[in-house]
Amino acid sequence: MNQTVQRRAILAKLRSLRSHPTADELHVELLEQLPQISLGTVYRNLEQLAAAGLALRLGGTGRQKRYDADTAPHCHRACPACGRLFDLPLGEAHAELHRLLGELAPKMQCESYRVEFLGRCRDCRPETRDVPKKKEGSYE
Amino acid sequence: MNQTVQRRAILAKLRSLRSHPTADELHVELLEQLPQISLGTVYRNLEQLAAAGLALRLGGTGRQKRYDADTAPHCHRACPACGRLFDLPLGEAHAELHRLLGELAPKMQCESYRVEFLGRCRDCRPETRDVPKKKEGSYE
DNA sequence: GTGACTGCAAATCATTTGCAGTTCG
DNA sequence: CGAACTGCAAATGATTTGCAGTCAC
Repeated sequence: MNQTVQRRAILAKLRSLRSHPTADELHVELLEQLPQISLGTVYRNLEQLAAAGLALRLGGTGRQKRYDADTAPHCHRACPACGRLFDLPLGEAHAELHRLLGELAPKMQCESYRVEFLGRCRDCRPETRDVPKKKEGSYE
Repeated sequence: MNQTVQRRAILAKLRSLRSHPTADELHVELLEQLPQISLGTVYRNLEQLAAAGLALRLGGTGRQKRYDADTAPHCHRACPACGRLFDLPLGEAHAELHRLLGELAPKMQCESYRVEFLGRCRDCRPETRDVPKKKEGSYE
């Protein structure tokens, strides 16, 4: 895999974004730095980065695929309303869960696993008075 | 939601298939009984059945969405080679895993969750001499 | 009778691919 | 130099949608 300006920018941008962007969201972002970069190039590179294990291609609920540069095991919230994905900090349960899953996977000849929780993100949730928006430790 | 011949047939067929079919796989199957049924009708009904909680629409690895009439919590194997989905019988670990996940979900305001293990299915796995094809209890 | 549903065909949207020119190693 | 890569535009493929006729209740 050669080094190119585009490829470097794509991976860097994907890493800098916490949003699990779709290919075209990423493309829009990249246009700021590389006004010539094409959507096709973004797709091609994401595919290669995924193949090289530098990014994950996530199926999700929505129409478009989403990409994540964080390849360590972690869970996502999939919002059925807006289709976006969010990282879920599971706290203590996290370790327990991933220990269990990491044990199970090889037993059935699987390389990895994905866990997705379905529920509206804060933006799409009807306002709840007793759950302040920015409360620390809340799950997105 | 009205009763129609098509809707009944779609749900019945989806339930009878163990394969988590795509919309068009299901359509092909249905053509045997209902030679006139259209792919659009299959899509529209699957969408409604999913909305009604009678079926799950699964993202998966591949291009197409897959549908599952088994709405009880269970894990899938997603084969990266052929794109198919398979139920995974997790045995004892199953209970433990779902207890944990079922506990976690409400804590972060999620209605449900999905677990997907990534690994080649038997058809796509290079032949392994010491793992007979039809061995009972093997994980697809 | 009226709203929900169907088949059909056209439209939409995400993703992939062919091509000719360019860049990396 | 040769292979890998890029931008562009066209092609593909899955899913959705508009429409006019039909069916469920």
